[in-house]
Amino acid sequence: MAVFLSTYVNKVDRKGRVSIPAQFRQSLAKSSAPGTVYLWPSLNHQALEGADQDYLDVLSESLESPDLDADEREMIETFIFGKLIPVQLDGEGRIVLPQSLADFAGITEEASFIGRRKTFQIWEPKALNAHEAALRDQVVRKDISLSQIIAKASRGAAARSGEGA
Amino acid sequence: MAVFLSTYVNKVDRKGRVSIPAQFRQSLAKSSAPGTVYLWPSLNHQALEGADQDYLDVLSESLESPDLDADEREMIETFIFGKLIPVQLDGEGRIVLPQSLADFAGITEEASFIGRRKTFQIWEPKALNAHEAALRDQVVRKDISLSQIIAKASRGAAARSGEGA
DNA sequence: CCCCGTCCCATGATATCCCATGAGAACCCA
DNA sequence: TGGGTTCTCATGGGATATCATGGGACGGGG
Repeated sequence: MAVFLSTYVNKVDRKGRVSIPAQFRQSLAKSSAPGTVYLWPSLNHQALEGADQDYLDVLSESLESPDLDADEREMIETFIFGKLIPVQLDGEGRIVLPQSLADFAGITEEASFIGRRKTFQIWEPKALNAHEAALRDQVVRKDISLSQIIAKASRGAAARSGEGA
Repeated sequence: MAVFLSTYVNKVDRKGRVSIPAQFRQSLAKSSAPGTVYLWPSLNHQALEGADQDYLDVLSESLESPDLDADEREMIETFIFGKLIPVQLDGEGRIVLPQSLADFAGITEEASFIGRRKTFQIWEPKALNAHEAALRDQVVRKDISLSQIIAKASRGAAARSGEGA
């Protein structure tokens, strides 16, 4: 499945077009619908979410799971699949940002693409900066480090495999 | 997995290129993506972190762990995967330091590579010296020693295996 | 008939590739 | 052990390809 990394800031031209970062395009190229990205408004931020066909397939399958509450399923179906817009890349690797989505995220002149592994987000650049600043405060305040997180996760994994035995 | 040791200081040329120390390259050669290093800004220092594909895979897996809370996950996805830049080695074993990362670490003329086992860091040389001096002070003040650390760790391991039984 | 969206081409900036060079380290042979 | 030779490695510069971005042309739908 496609992996999206790094942050890129690209311009939105007067036609509403914006280049998908070349790195993202390379990831998309491996998906089952290389020329299409799916966009929807983020549930948690004033930003857009993007993904490829394969990710949506997985999400779609998850919805079949009996472990989900009815209202969780309802929410996803309404706010993700209900808002999803498939967008085609043009010959130069650009998309036209749908007006409704651009408005939702407050995007006008520029758009920040930020990779989040299996998906990516599109932000109005200043909004993204503000969001990151807020997060960084938390990192400092809680004194979080990478190795800590890995240790925590692997400790949990070990405990679970221990229980299972 | 690759192991990075020792410290090297290399020059950054006017194109922003810098040689990866040959020793590090040999370690990278064993990873599943020998020609690629992943760089990101350190969470805790004005320095860059670097690792190989395999390390990132482990980190990525950790993110799937149910032991992490939502905001920890959000943080990692934003500050690690969102900032992660995959960089290709050229034929001579150099990389181009992305401008944003060089700025973050204050690197201009020279870069210090310091091995940290599974990852390495890249510092502006003077900043690294200052950082090391500060650390050394702590060692003296807290009277830390190697044998102490090893003893402490093995005591902990014994306790944990005791619990499990 | 006009407007909007799509396609195609042009352009400058940037990154990538390829070759050259010199210093230093390792090696080998006497 | 000393001297010379060979290799590796860091570093530099020029040529080439890629990418983001802008504008015009074309065509379908209202």
